[in-house]
Amino acid sequence: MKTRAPQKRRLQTRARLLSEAEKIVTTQGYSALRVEDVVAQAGVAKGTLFSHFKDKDGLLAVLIGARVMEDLEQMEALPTPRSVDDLIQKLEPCLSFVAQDRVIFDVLLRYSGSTGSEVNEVVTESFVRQITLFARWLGQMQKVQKIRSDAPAEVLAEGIQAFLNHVLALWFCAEHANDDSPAKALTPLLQVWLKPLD
Amino acid sequence: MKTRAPQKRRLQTRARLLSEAEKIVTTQGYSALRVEDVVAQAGVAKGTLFSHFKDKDGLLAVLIGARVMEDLEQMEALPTPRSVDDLIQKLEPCLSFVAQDRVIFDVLLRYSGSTGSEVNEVVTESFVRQITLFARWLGQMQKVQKIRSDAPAEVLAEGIQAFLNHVLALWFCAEHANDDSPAKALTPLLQVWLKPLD
DNA sequence: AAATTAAATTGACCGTGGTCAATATATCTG
DNA sequence: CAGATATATTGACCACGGTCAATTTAATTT
Repeated sequence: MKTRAPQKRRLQTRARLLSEAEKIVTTQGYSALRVEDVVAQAGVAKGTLFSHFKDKDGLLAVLIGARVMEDLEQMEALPTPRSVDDLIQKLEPCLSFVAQDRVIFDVLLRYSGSTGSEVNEVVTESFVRQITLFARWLGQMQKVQKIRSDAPAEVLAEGIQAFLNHVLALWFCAEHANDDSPAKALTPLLQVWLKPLD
Repeated sequence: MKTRAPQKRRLQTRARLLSEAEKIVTTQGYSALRVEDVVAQAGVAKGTLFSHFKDKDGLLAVLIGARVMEDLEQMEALPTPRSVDDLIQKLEPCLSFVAQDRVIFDVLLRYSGSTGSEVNEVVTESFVRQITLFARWLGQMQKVQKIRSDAPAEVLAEGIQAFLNHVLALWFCAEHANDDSPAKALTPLLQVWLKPLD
C-alpha cells in the first residue's frame, strides 16, 4: 500500500480550516458552527473539509479536544485534592466548559470510549489523559485515607467520568432551570462513591 | 386562553402516524426511520407529523418510551434482587434493548432528565418509574444487608442510571468490538457502588 | 521536458429534517 | 343556516450535512 506523506499545501489547508472554525466557535459558540461558513471563510470547497475530517463532528472533536487539553494542563499542575469537595472544585472548570453547550457534550460522549488504540484524535488522547490524571489523584488520596481503598483507583476514576456525564445529561435536560450548576448535583454522588469505609 | 379538546380526526391521524412508524421500526430498526416514509405510509403531509410531534426525536421518544414501559412492567413483576449480580441480570433486558441501536440511547439520554414536571411524554414517565423501581429494590436490599446502607436508596438508584448510561456510551464508542456486552462492564462498577460497608 | 502516477481540491448534486403561509375542515354563535 | 372562529392539514420551500466523479496541482519516472 502506497501512502506518501501529506504535502504542505494540505497541511496549510487543514490549518486554515481549523483556524477559521475556531474563529467562528469563539465568536458564535460551538452550536452555531456551519460547515458552509467554515469553508467559505477558509476559501475552499465543501468537499475539501470532508476530506480532512470524517464529518462535522470530527472537526468539532479536534477543536474541543484541544480545548479540553488546555483544561487538563491546568489541572495537572494542581496539587492532589485534599478532599472530595476539593476534588469537585478542581473538576469545575472542565465541567462548566462542557455545560456551556450541548454539542460539546454530544461530541465528547461520542468519542469518550475510544481507548486510544489507533485513532489519532485529540479527543481520544484527552480522554486517556483525563482518566490517568483522575487515577493518579485518587491513588494518592487513597494513600492518605481520604477516600475508600477497597477498589482500584482506575475503577474509581471511571466512576467519576460516569458521574460527570450523568450530571451533565441532567443539566441539559433541565434546560438550566432546576439546578444552579452541574457541580452541585455532583457532590452527593461523589461523596457516596468515594466515601471511606470507616 | 382558549383551548378546545382535540377533535377525533386529529387523534386518528396521530394514531396512524404512530402505528406506521412502529411498523417501520420493527421491520427496519429505529435508525432506519425516515420522516418521509412515515407520512407517506400514513397518507398525510409532512407538516402534519411536525404538528403532532416536536421533531423526529419526539416521535421516536413516544415509541421508545412505550417500549421501555413494557420492560419495566416485566421488571416490576420480578422479586427484589438477591444480590448485585442478580440485580444486573434483571437489568439486562433493558440494557440490551438500548444497546441495540444508538438512536435509542441518544433519545433516552436527551429526555432522561425531565423530572416529570409537566411534559406529558411517555419517556419522562418511564424515567420516574424506573428510578422509583430501583429505589424500591435498593431500599429492600438495604434492609437485608445486601448492600450499603450509608446512603439513601434514591441516591444509589441515581447512580445506577449513571452507570447504565456510562457502559452504554462505552459500548457505542467501541463499535461492539471490545467488550462482549454492556452488562459485563457494569459488574465491577456496581459491585463497588453498592458494596456493603460491613 | 514530456509522460505517468498520485494527492488534493472542486462544486454540482442529493437526502433528510424541519418551517410556515395558505387552505380545508370542523365547531360555535346569533 | 350563514357567517365567524378555532383547529387540522397541506406541500412547496429552505437549511444544512455529506457524496463523488471530474479536474487541477504536485511529485516521480523515463
